[in-house]
Amino acid sequence: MLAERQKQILKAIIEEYVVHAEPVGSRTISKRDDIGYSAATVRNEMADLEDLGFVEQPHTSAGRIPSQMGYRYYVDNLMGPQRLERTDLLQVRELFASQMDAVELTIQQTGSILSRLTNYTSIILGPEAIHNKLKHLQVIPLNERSAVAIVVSDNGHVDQRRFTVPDGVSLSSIEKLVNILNVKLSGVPLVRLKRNVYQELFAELDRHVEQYEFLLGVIDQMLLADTDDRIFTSGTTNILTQPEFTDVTQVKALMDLFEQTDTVTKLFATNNAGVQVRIGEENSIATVNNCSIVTASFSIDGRSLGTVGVLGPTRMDYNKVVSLMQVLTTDLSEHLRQLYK
Amino acid sequence: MLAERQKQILKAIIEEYVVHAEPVGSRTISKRDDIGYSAATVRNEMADLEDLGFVEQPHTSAGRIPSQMGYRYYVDNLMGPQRLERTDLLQVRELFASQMDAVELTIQQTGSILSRLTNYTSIILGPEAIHNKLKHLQVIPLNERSAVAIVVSDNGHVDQRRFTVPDGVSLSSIEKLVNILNVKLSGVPLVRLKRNVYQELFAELDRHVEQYEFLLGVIDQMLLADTDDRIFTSGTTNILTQPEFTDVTQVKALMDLFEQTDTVTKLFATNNAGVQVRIGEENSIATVNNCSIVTASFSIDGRSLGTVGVLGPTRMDYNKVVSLMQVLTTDLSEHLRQLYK
DNA sequence: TGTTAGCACTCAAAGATCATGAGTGCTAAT
DNA sequence: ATTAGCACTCATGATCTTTGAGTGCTAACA
Repeated sequence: MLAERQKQILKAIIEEYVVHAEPVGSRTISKRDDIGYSAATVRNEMADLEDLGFVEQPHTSAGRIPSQMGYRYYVDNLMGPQRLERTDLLQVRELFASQMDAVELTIQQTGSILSRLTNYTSIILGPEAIHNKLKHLQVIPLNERSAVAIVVSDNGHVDQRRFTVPDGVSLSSIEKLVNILNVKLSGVPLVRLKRNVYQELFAELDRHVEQYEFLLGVIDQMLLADTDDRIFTSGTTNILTQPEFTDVTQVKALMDLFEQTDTVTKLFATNNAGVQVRIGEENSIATVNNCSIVTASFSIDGRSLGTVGVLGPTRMDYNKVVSLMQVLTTDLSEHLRQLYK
Repeated sequence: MLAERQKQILKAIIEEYVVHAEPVGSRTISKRDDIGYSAATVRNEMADLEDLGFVEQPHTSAGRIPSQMGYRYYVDNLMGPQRLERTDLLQVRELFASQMDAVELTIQQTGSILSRLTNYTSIILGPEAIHNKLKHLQVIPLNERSAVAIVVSDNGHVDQRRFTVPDGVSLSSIEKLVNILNVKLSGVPLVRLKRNVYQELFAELDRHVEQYEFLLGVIDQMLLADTDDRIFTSGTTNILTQPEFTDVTQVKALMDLFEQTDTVTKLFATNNAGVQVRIGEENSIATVNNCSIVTASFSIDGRSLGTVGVLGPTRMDYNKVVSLMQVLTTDLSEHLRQLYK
């Protein structure tokens, strides 16, 4: 347990370092309005804090910088429920006040505002198609040999895929198939589609329709490809303005990371309710060991829909990011609830 | 007009510099197999080439680097019709041999292979929706208040947009409207849609359907938003491996550039047939004044469909890029022709 | 006359040396 | 318990030196 004065000083160190990105010395701390002690006293406390592992010294004659443990303590115990700047809050409210119909658009703009207000990179994992149910299926022929299959799910998400009609399959038989599927499968979760067909409709389809497998194959591929569309990034270049990323090779590693969908999913996925902070090496992937990731999931009626995330340097304005995320996920959940209604 | 030996030496300088990215000295040139002159002779010629403006000297005791004018001369006169590496050609052929139905997918993969083979960044401006014609229009209601509008064009491109049904508009009237539009407007170029409605269908719609304007508005917005979807970038981080981009601020400027759709369009758009090379300051935008851009448009029956582009440092392997682009656009055009058939 | 060997000269880049000052740890006074 | 004072440390930036790749010029050569 830290003494009150130690807490004060640790808090001050972190807040200074977050702003200036340079080791902070005892004099700097001593001069702050919220600290009433001399530099010497602060120095003593700082030495203690270092022994305890909350701060580090890059070299003997430099100031202190927070350690990962220090940040962790700050996030868990010291961080006050700071108010958001009024202008920031206003922007968020304005965003959701403007009528946005498309789920995709809402999510994209949420990401955009998040990265703009924090100056970090934001990533949003959209709703998983897994939960969606079939609303409508449609096949539109383009010419004798090719057609477009369109799957609309109950949340308004639209998937499409062009395909070539194999020889020996007539357009009319496709039409018949689509009709049957629409009637029988409306409301069925997309992931169950194929199974349902084989379990319940096998006999009927076999009797009426020739070669229905290939169309099911097309639909199946659509749903598979869909997971890629779940990731929305914004403000990718923001990290480039952070002083800790002057090294181009590191930047490249990070940029490449963003393009690997599976890694991104692994990094940002969370099923916890509430805001979660992962600091430095608490992240499993080495590339982001000098980064912190703040995530929060948004949901409707307890059902998680996706995750909002911010990636920045370990020296992050946790206070601001966390409060912003709280507001944002609450508002986003509410907004989506209205849309899905 | 350059003397034969001068051409030889200029060519050698450029080819060395493209590989090693460092000023090349007379001895290096002299030791090449295709040069049979001593370093001293080469030095004399280099001095002449410098006077003529084809090469530059960073400082007195350094080797020479090609000037923009030098590159230009190389591209226009010196560059031989080099064969593509067999493995590269193989990859291209393989790409198009695999059955790809979706136009979007084809284009994306073309970009991906282009950036992989060149190690530069590739950008593709997809077919402009402008030319597309309406194939099918569909509105699928999700619940009492919202619905999805889907526009399928004759090339298989699908646009979608979710919208809220205003009060006082019934679903049945929307259905009626969609039916009329489908019958009357099939085959009409998308850009003409709205005009056609007002010119030809005004009377009929006015008689049968209440409040059709809002749906037309929805469709209009879809088509507007569509221009954004035309741009496919790939290998954005490739430029980070180039030694000329160690400066993070420059990298950021470039990255930000990629996100401005209008600038990208301006930079890469070309209606010329064939491969076009823009070197350094020949590009209108300052951010890319130390870059070169190679573009080529792909087309069907002379109608231009879009542009393939590569962005790299001025020190670019023009020979390789140009030959690759030639093959790629030819094959892509052919492939699309089969798809559109 | 065109080509090449030789040599003095130039200058960026990398290493070595030095001064500066921010910041510490310790001790002694308050 | 707190703080003023002081000697000590060490990264940073400035200045100087060395090194070597490369040039330009001149004179010799084919």
